[in-house]
Parts: sequence; structure tokens; C-alpha cells
Amino acid sequence: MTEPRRRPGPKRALTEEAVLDAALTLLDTDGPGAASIRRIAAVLGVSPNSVYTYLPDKSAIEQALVERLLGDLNRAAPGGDDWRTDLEALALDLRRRLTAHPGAVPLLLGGAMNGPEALLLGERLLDLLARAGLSAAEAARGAYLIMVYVLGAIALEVADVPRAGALAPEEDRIAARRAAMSQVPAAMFPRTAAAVDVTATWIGTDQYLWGLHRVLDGLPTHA
Amino acid sequence: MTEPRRRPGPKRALTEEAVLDAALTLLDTDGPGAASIRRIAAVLGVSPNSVYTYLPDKSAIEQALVERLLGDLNRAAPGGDDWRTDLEALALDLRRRLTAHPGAVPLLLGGAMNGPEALLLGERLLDLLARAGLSAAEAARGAYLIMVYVLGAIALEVADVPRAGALAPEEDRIAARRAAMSQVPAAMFPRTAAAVDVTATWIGTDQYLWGLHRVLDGLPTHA
DNA sequence: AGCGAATGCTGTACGGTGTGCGGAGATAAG
DNA sequence: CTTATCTCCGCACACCGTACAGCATTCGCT
Repeated sequence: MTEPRRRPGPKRALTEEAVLDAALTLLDTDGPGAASIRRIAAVLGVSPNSVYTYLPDKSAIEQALVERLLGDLNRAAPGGDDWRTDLEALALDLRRRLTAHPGAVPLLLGGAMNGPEALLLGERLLDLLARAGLSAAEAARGAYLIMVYVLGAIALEVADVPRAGALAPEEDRIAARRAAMSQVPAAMFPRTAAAVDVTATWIGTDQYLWGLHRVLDGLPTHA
Repeated sequence: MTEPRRRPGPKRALTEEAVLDAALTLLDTDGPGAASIRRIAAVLGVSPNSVYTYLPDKSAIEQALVERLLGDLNRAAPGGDDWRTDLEALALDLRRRLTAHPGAVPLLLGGAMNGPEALLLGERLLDLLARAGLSAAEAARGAYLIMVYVLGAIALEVADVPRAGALAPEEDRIAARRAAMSQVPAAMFPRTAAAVDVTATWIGTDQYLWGLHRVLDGLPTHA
């Protein structure tokens, strides 16, 4: 065991984890972009530059935030016996965790998917698809496809929610979407207008699972 | 025909289109976030506030930019006789146009998919799927699924390109990706490490088309 | 032609952002 | 105690979006 090797200087007032907590809270309450270094510092009652003691710059904060969310996901592995059940549970869990923090979703699509937790998630996907009987090459393609679908679906879902996505209950979101969609001129977009009543209701868990099933059905599973 | 109804005041020095041209050029040369109002104005040789004459605020610029890109896509409709060929051509065309402007891709995922051109694109998708024999409800779900896949794939593709995506040729991007991926510790992520050689090469048109085929194969087409 | 009203562009200004630099104080090692 | 090191802070810079007021231009109308 490496001795902690105490270093000189005053005691630290914060921890990296506290910084990330504050950042995530700000993202949840005030939406994406609210996790500015100055606001984080203000919440923690500290000077803006003190934050740089714990994380080198803003992109490091975003990366660490993504790693924390993915780490929580990875640490709650289901580990059943059916690969498809496990995969669906994993996908649903990721969606639940990300829609709980809509402000953090843009970070995932912004290129912060390089950390070890992201790699571990990819590894788990590859493992699940190997259990499904796919070859290594098929599993690699399939894992990437699933990642694309899952992240794309979540991103589109949180993007059309104008504000405070975590707070609005499902029915209100449906009503708001139906109101917005019923503005489409039926003369120009007949099929879109005709599908409004259908469309407005199923965006959410229903459509997420339906799409996931279509993707999984399309995989060349041999088992 | 409504008479143009000439208004008082000095002649306009710019056009909305010129503003959008400058914004897109900045996005292409200096990456996402480079299309700031001040930089746009500087390129056009005009005061920052003059930009507000043509577009009400920054989000309007982003929305109009997305509408332009989607409008170009919609105006280049293939219109063949096989729905699946047309759909693949449309998906490939969208990817080609967006990867040519990687800095603009985050705008699509940022909620700027509400304009008429976006609606028209959705309508075209619904039409293609209706030609495929899908019911209205199936077509609605399928169109959304395809949109999720296409946008997700493009977003992930341009996200991992660190910089100047449009300029780097395919081989350089592959080499850079292989170098980055070969850093993953094989002890922790055996499957990921084993798949590096495969993975590094196919991200691009290959994997994009493979995933699209899997998605389309999964659709409940009856024709 | 003259005039009033509407319009485009500009300069100034405010509050926000990330972050580099230097200093003051606290702490541990020698 | 001295000295090296570290934490936190205040200041400063360069940007950002944009609100406001002023000035010059150009129209429609008389």
C-alpha cells in the first residue's frame, strides 16, 4: 500500500467530489450550461479559481461528471442469465439515469465518452453480445450500433423538452408536445399531421423500448 | 402577389443569407462555438449589433443554419422507385452534408429540429415508410427510430474527431483512432482491446450503412 | 420640396464566461 | 526556525450575448 505521502500546504476546503456534486446540482436545477466554474464556486462558497485546485479546467469537470454517471451505471450491473434481458435492463437504466439529469446529456454527445467508465460500458456491451453468440466483429459493430441508438434516443428525448425536464410529469409533457405538434399545417405535411395524435403520446419509454427491440431484432444473433 | 412594401431607412448592408454564410464558414474553420455574433460581425466588417437587424438573437441564427442545411438536403430529393434505395440515399446524403460541417452538428442535437425543413424531412421519411407498406403507426415509430439512429451516428462520429474533421482524410482519422484506442489496457477491457484493430477502421461510411441496414431489417415491413 | 416617421448601423455599457498571474497564509520536512 | 510547498484569493484579460440610445438615411405623404 502506498503511504498517502502527506504534502505541505493548508488543508483542502473541498473535494473533487464536492465540486462534481455542485456542478450536477446546478445542471439539474438550471439546465445545461449552468455548471459554470464561477457558479460552482459560488455554490461552494469559494473563489472561482479555487476550483482549479481540484480539476484542471472546465472540460475536466465535464469529463469527470460523465465518468461519475457512467460509473454509477456500471456499478449497478444486473448480471442475470439472459443476455437480452440484461441488455434491455442496462439500456433502460442508462436512460433513467440520464433523463434524471437532462442538463448532463449534452456532455455525453460532446466527446466526453473516452474515460475508463465509458470503456467499461463498452466492454459490458461486447460481453453481452458475445453471450448472444455474435462473432467478435459482429459484436463490435452491434455494440456501436446499440450505443448510437441509446445515446441518440436519449439526446433527442431531452432536447425537445424545453425546460425542467426532470420535473414535468409524463402527462404534462405529452400535452405540451401535442399542443406544439398540432400547429403543423396539414396541407403541407399530411402524414406528419395525421400522426400527431399517435406521435405525441409514445415518445418516452414506449418508443425507446420499441426502437431498442427493433435494433436487437436486427442483430445477426445466432443463439 | 404581395407588393414588397418598401420600407424607410437606409439600405441594408447585408442579407440574412450573408450572415448565415459567415456563421457556417466560422463553424467550419474554427469548430463548434466559433459562430459567435461578434466574430460573425467581424467577418462581415460590421458592428456586432448590426447582426440583430437580420436575426433576432443567437438561437435564431442556429435555427436558421439548421434549416438551411436541411433545406439543401430536402431540395436534393432522389425520388427513385425503390423505397429502400431512396431511404439509404437520403441517409447517406444527410451524413455527407453534416460531416462536411461538423461544427454545425451539435446544433441539430440541441433542439433546433423544429423548423419547417425538419418537418419536411420527417414527412419524407413517413412517405418512404408508407411506400414500404408500414401502417401509419408503424411508420411514425419507424421514422423516429431512423431519425434517432442517423442523428446519433453522425453525432458520435463527429464527436470523436478532435478537430478539423472535414479536412482530415479518412486514412489519417483511422490511424489517429487506432493510436488512441491501442492505449486501452487489455487486462481490464479484453474484448475492447481485441476489437481495436477491427473497430478503428470501420467507423465511417461502412459502419453507418451497416447500422442503417440492421435498423431497416428490423422494421416490420410488409412489402 | 419639405417633413415626419420608420429604419439600419454604431458606440457604449452591463453582466456573464474561462482562466492566467502573483501574492498571502498555512502546513510539513529538514 | 527555516524553507519548500501547497491552497486559496484578488486582480486582470479576453471573450461572450445583448440592451440602450443616438445618428444618419430613406421612405410616404402633404
